[in-house]
Amino acid sequence: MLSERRLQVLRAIVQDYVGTEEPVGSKALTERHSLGVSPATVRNDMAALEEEGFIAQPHTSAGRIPTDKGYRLFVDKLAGVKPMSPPERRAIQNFLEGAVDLDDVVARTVRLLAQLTRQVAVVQYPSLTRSTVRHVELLALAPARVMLVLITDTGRVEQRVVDCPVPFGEASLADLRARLNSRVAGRRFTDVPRLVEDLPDGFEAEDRGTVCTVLSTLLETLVEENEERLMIGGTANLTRFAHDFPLTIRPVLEALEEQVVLLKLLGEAQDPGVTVRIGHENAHEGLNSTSVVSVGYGSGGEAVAKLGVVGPTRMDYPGTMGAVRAVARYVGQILAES
Amino acid sequence: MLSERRLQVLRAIVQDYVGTEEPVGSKALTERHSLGVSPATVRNDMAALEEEGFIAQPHTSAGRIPTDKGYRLFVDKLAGVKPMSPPERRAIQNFLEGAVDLDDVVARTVRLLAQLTRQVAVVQYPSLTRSTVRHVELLALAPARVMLVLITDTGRVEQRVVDCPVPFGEASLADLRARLNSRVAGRRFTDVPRLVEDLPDGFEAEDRGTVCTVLSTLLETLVEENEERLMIGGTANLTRFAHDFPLTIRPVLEALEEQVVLLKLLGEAQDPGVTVRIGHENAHEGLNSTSVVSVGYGSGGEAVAKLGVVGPTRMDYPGTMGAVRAVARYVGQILAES
DNA sequence: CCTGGCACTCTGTGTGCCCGAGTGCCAGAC
DNA sequence: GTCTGGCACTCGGGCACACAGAGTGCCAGG
Repeated sequence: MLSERRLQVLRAIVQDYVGTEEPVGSKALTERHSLGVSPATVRNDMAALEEEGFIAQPHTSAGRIPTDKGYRLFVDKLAGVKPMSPPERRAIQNFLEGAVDLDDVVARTVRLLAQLTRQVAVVQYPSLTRSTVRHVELLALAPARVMLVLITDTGRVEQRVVDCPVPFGEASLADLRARLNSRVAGRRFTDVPRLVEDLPDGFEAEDRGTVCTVLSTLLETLVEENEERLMIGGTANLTRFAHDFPLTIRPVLEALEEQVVLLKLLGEAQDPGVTVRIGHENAHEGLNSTSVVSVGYGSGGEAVAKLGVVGPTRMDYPGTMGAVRAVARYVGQILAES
Repeated sequence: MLSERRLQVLRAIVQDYVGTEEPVGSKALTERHSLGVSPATVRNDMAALEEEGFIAQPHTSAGRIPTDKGYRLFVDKLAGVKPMSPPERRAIQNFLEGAVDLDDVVARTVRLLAQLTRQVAVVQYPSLTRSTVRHVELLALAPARVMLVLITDTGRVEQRVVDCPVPFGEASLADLRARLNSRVAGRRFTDVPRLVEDLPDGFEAEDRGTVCTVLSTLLETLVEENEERLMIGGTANLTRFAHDFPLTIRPVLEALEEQVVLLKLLGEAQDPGVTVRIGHENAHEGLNSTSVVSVGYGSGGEAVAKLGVVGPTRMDYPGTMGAVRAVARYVGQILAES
């Protein structure tokens, strides 16, 4: 196993590289960190670290930079999560408290995260399937056309227009609305299919078709792939390191536009705490030179969605993880209040 | 005034420059366009065009590139709007028709526009103030807490949580809901303030405070600055010309993140047709090297919002204008149907 | 096991050079 | 008067070259 000092050398390399964005050499290391040994010794340690695959040289006779594996070790063993300072916490809370609705909460969260971490922020809307139903509203738009509005406890609102097979009376509509709400209000979305299963039975034969249509639209809204939404922001931060890779930034922007990719990315994080995926650990190719720091957030104990940031593998992991965790915590509070 | 041939020379310069992305010289011009005159003659014309400020040289002894003023003349006088081909029209329609709700319509529109024009697309949500009310829903979340849900004819849904000064009974709530809807349903949002003015009068004294609170929240939702939302996409297209300006792309991304800036940008376009703002015509500094092509769209005759694209001044204006116009037309149709 | 010294290997930068594209201008042709 | 061909001039881009600087690996000695 690696000796204690070698781990310190690795930590120093990561910190310096993150700070300077330049390969770090043995001499600079001993100058900037009091390791108590000479550059030559550090060189030996570096050779060992390179042997093990934690660091690499961009080319002969340049300094070393950490590999994905090096960052992984750093994140897992060498660095903690840097907690936010009290003033920062207050700033977060103030910023989020002014939000008027869910869209606003999400928009503010994205802006906040992007600003705090100076990276690209991604926030998923609370998942329908992990929320509970607050209310289902049915509105007659036309004799044979109904609008279905779904409201969750997290403040999310979904609407669908349903074309009915036959005209549907206002009385039947009110009836359906009442029965539907009495069954599903306050219940979890995952239970809804079971709860409404036999609902059509209580209706006249002529209305039954319409009821089924409405219900199947309701159920469709809950299909996993369709129901997820997210918001991203802070893409301008990508240009901060565009000097190295004007051509690395493009696949990242492309990946960010593919909501599916992002959702999968966030979804992979199962850990209750902050999850970090580094470089090639990300399945998507365009994100091979980036790291994703994500965490679940929720109004109560359970996570209803995820949020996180996407940045270069060369990022300030402790600070980023701290910011992500803190923001998730406060968003959860805000959601619980409303 | 400029002779007919000089205008043709300008048109040729714009077309070639847009195609090749390189300054265009007199010789290349005569080869690629049958102007019927020699390079020397073209040189004289170019000198005149430069004198007038329509074209410029990046440096002595390079070809010419159009100035903002040159593009302006090109757009106004020398080029039309290129209509979409029938297959393209069908593709647009098919793509938009699968949308399930307004968010989906907007998201698809952004994707479509970005893809068609290969530029950054911006789509504004239908403005509340230019829509009509379909329904106002009130839900009791707690004895003294009400959720207000606002649904427009364009499918937009806004929600707000209202904290009441005193507990509000379910009966009063139903009463308020009924009276509110009977007054505002089907009416334009701009008329709402007037229509609900004397509504509190019809209530018991103890409920009047709550009614006022609810109404003022309703009116706040309509305040111009807050009620506008938009979605952008296709930012990856910015990297297509990042080789010239890895440093021009940053202010553009920054400008795109400032919703306020974008809204102002779109708002400036008052023209009923497609509006083009070129380079320095854009008030925002970060967008000085970009052009904005925008147009209003709406479900009926009147525009309820704007959409458009942002790209380099060196863009295919006829094609872009054609795409923007066509998309706006189909989005209007889709909105009218739902 | 650590250290100082030494030879070696790269990259980045700056210089000088040449080539080519493109221009402006002028004298002559239509 | 307008167009054309010719000519001298200018400037940027590409290439070869040399050089300095940073960093390494290795080895012998403490």
